[in-house]
Amino acid sequence: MPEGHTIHRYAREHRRWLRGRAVEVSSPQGRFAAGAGLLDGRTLLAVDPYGKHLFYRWEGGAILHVHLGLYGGFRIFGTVRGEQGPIRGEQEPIDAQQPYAEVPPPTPGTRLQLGTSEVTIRLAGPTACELLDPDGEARIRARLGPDPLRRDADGEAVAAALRRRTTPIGAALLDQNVVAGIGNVFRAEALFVCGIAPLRPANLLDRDDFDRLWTTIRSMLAEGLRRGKIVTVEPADVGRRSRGRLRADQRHYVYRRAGLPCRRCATAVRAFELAARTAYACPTCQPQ
DNA sequence: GGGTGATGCTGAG
DNA sequence: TCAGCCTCACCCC
Repeated sequence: MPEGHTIHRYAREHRRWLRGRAVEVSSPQGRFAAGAGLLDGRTLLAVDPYGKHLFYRWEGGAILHVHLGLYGGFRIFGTVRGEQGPIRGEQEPIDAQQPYAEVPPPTPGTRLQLGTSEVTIRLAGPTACELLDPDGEARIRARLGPDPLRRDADGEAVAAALRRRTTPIGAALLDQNVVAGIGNVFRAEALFVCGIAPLRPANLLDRDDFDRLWTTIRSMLAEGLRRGKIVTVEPADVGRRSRGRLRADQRHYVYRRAGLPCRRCATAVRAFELAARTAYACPTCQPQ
């Protein structure tokens, strides 16, 4: 379930468990067998997330590039505090796991497996899992806008890119050239919180609109990274006091809530196609 | 247990 | 613009 916050979270975990270690690398599925063979036994030096991309830097200069696409995901299993346990990458803190009898065999779709004496990390369903040279990485990074989760993210570059575009802001936000790491959920939720209609042309956002939007995007992604999931609804806007975890449809203002009442004004949330994905908006709270 | 949709992107036409 | 990629969680029966 990868938007940028998920990628940064994976990077943080993989860094924690693999950096500085000699890693057993394999491809149970076989589709990355050659690359895995080349990396097997090497020491991992760094894991760099950028937007929705992950770059793993290995001893000897090899770069492993992973892009999860729509379906891809990592799972992590391992021995923590002396117990075998599944380590769910996304939801829980990595060291708060249930005891587990043994690491299960890889699923048939496991493209990549990274192992140490402590953990087994598995990747399935990625769009990209490939070795790159520095030029290859540079080509990818050249087509990515600023990543709001990086401390050095250049908001002015994003503002300038939006001023040059007459396409709807809801399309521009999904364009990884403009800003890297936003997906369909954050598009819907950030525009709602800022009261901006997805169809408004990007170049018609005024300075206030942009500043609010950029601040919202940065804080939403940071909160997603911190919590390990996307929860955008403020407690005051949740209908009833809910104890424990929120269901998926309780975590968002408009995303996947077509036809349901807006949490702020009760107008029915509208859904429509924008940039080949379903966009969601409240026609009252997000006037054109 | 089967069907379906999903937080993404590419390349052909 | 749209099919294709590729896996899995979730819904419904």
